[in-house]
Amino acid sequence: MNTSDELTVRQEKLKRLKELGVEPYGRKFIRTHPVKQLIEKFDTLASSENEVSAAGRIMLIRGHGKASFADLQDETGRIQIYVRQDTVGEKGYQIYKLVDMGDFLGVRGTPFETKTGEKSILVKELTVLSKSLKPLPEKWHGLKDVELKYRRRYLDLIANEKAREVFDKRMRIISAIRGFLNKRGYREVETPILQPQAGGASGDPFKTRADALGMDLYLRIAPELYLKRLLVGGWEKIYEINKSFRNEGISPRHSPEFTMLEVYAAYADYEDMMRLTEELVCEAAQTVLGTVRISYDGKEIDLSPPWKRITFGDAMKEKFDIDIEKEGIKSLKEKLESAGVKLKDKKLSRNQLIRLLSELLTGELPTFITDYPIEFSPLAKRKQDKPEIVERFELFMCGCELANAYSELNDPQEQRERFREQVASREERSVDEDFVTALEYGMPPAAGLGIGIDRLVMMMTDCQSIRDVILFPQLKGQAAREK
RNA sequence: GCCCCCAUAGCUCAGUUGGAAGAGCACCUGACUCUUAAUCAGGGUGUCCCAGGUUCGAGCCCUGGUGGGGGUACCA
Repeated sequence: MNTSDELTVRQEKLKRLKELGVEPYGRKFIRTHPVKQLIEKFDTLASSENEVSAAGRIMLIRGHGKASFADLQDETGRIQIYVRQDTVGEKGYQIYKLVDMGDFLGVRGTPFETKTGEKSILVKELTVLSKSLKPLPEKWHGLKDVELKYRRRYLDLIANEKAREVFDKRMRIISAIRGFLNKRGYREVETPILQPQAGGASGDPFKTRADALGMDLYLRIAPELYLKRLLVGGWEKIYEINKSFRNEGISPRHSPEFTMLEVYAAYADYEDMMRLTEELVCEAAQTVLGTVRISYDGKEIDLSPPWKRITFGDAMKEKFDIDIEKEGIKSLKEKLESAGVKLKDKKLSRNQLIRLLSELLTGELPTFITDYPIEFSPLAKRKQDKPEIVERFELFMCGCELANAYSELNDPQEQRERFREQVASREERSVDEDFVTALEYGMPPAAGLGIGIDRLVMMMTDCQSIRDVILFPQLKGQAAREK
């Protein structure tokens, strides 16, 4: 071997392993313990002098001539292995010397403690399980390049413990949410991702084509209208943890493909959903983080309920000194414009309001903003005493919209009218008649809640970008950096 | 869509006024049977993102592009 080109060197080592009669890509390997357990039960295992076996990826090698230390990492942790020529034999050591960082190795041996007290395995036999042909990221700076982290998440997971923790927490948060809802008698359902008509939210859908049906389909932007059909069908407490898709701008808070929780409860209203949200988020935090006091972006946030509630009207009064109930949304627009807010096409988008409101609420999180003007909420029920206001809330935390809920509109005639008003302003949309038909059979009064799971995970893992909590975020031109 | 920033070795990064491409880790050679980012001696392995341009000379300046990040717009 006279080259220092790492790829060539590793190919050469692969060849030499084969020449030694070693299959470099092994098979089933029986482990007595995952690494974490070996460490936990170490004293018992070491005193019984029983042999143990473990498997994992070699992360560090410290050679000493005819002996060597290495760190073996599996899903649960790392343990040091000690390989000596006089223990594994000359051929065994020859094989070991062809092992690189990144290779998967199975080892059998006895647990022992080194002079310095490190729990280790004295290897008696080693098995090459997979030869790695490419060098891993740098051993203590890890992988920093964000593009590589996203494109090759596996490298991020191998090299960065923080990444492993974030995704571990993500999965446990989702599992805690399921547990919370199942315990309360909610049933988990699945509704179509491919929909003939994308409804239940605003936002542009992705379009696709079903050849067998000879029709265009859309990837759902929300599961809402199908979940409500199930309320019509008689189920009273349902939820779906769903991927939804929006063909819109990508940002640290927006992914074209994102995970959402939608929950529906018959005979309930949006106030019930506020309590449910508080309980659900706190239980997830308590289960996964062991506390309801979280830290995000340098700020300490206490999630203990009850959370602050402020009506949209009061928030507007506070911020812009306008009584929206008396003066209406038109004069709100005028006031905002004169306050320097730019309105595109003279329209006030819900999004602009969200931003204005989240600015207003900085430092007072988490907060429910409640009772929105009907203009922004075509699927929500009016307040009994205020027909221009709907029973709706949105949850904000750290300037981020985390949840959205309302008492569901279940009057089919009003729903058809409100759809028509909406459709009038967006020519590409049409009224979902099939959904209105369902309402005509009768949907019980109900409340619905949507929670952005990715964003919730961001809050609980102190991540500033949604891409950091999605294993494989969408990126452009995937072939561009391939070699 | 628009605006700003970034791209140098496998990885993390430095690179002065436009004048011979660098460091640490990784890797290779040698030594070493209790190391912890092992150590010691030696070795630089490169499409400076791509394509043009300016210049005697470009990693550096200019134009266009690609990819990434941030902001903004859109997101009932």
